[in-house]
Amino acid sequence: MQTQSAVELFIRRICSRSLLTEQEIDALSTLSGRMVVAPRGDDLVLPGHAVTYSTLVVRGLLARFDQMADGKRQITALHIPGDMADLHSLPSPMPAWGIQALVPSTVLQVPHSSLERLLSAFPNLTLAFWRDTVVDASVLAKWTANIGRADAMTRTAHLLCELGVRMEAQGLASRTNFPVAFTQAQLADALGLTTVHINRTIAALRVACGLLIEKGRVGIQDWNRLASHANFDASYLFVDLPDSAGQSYQ
Amino acid sequence: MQTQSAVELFIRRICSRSLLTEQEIDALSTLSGRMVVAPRGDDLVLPGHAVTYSTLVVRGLLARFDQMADGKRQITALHIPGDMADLHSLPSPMPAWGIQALVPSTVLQVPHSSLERLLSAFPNLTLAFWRDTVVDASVLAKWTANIGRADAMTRTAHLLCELGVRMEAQGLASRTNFPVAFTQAQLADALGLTTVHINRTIAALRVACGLLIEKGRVGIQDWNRLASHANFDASYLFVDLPDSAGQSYQ
DNA sequence: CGGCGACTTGAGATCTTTCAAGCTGCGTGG
DNA sequence: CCACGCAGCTTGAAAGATCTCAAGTCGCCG
Repeated sequence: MQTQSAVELFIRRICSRSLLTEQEIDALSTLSGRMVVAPRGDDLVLPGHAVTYSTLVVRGLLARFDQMADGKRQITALHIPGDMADLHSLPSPMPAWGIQALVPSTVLQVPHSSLERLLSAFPNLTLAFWRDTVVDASVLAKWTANIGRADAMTRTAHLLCELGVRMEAQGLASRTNFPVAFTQAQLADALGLTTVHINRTIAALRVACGLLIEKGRVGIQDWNRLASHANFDASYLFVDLPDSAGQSYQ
Repeated sequence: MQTQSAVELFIRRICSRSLLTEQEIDALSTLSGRMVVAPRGDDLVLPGHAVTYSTLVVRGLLARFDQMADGKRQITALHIPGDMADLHSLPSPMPAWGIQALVPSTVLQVPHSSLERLLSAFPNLTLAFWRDTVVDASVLAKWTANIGRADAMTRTAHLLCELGVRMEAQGLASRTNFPVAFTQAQLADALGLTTVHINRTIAALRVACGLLIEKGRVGIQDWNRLASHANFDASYLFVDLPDSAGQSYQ
């Protein structure tokens, strides 16, 4: 995937939630930056280090994470192509978290200076960007609720539903079959569980809902069962999918 | 506490992270809205219901929460006087979460229309507001990490450290002794634990760090021990306290 | 005085982790 | 072409953390 199409995906995301003028869209589409190829496991942003750019995912899968004193990690957000992983850093350039490539990835590091120029020329875009980070926070709140109050199976099912719907909304795949090549250890870090337990949970979901994770793809045979196991209601994602409203995913 | 002083607290918060002109500050200080007194347990915003105002805490303690299908709640954020509990709802007026008064509280419901007028007159304020919600997201990410990866004692200690520092930063109390009248059940909802377990954890922290929660106040005898038990590093809160940098809280 | 909400305590059940070992597939170097 | 090593996955069994259920205490308010 090229710069061009990643920026277009990003624009599509923004436009799905904010009404932009043609000039604003044109201005957005001129965005560019340094293209960086990151191997699996590469830390693209370190916690507590100021950044001067925001990271647009072009290809692969990124994670925002927090690190405990004993080295354990908790992933707090996943980012797929078209996501700006840290638009946050534009208003607040000293992140408390880090960003890591979970799989071999390509990102576009868009300088804050370009973004600032854009926002001063088109103030309305500030609101659109802000809105994007608010949706990000909505997802984060849902994660908190799931990790805090749902058991391993529900939690895992929920994350997979979320990823599926987001992949589909971004036009990258179908929600029942999408390419995401994370390891079980990474999944464990996202769900606040251990590798061993994730392994058993996935095995249980395979039996219950025909879940298949292999060769870097997630396949879901019985979507409805998975979604109902997860108590999944997509409204917190604020995506509009072509065929239906959020409710129907339950 | 009056409207006046709550708005002033809010302005102080904003100014601690964004450089505002005198005009902008003057404009902010004209903010007003409907003053509402909420009894303990009152839901001020319901999940999935659009709102036309943002909620400024004047007195008391609010919680943002998410509700599970079986009725269990997870609190995802706490808000003390001077906090705007859902500035988020300005760019995105349909929240996926609710807001509840954990103790008898007073809030000022500031109409989105006033805020929008303000932002179009002073576009720079948009960035300042955005920044405020980004800090909110930083706190949320830290909660996710704690709930996902820290045990009950660490988690509880961390939340109390956070609250203390925030109260102190807001000028409402000292971090070692502050008025917060939540129940153990509410604390449990914030930490993803059960009431019974919170009870035992608090008892353990009382022994370990001289923690005292009673009569609506939290008292901490040995702050350093509590903070080190929590692995607490205040930098994610983006507050600057008079005497010292974030590190010293560890 | 009675009742209610919040707090406390005990004991057993359940979920999740830990530790340990073995398996599998794949890339690399001999 | 094969052997090796490594990373990721799988499985078992015991330990540990947390939850559930149940009962009882405490303090406040009507």
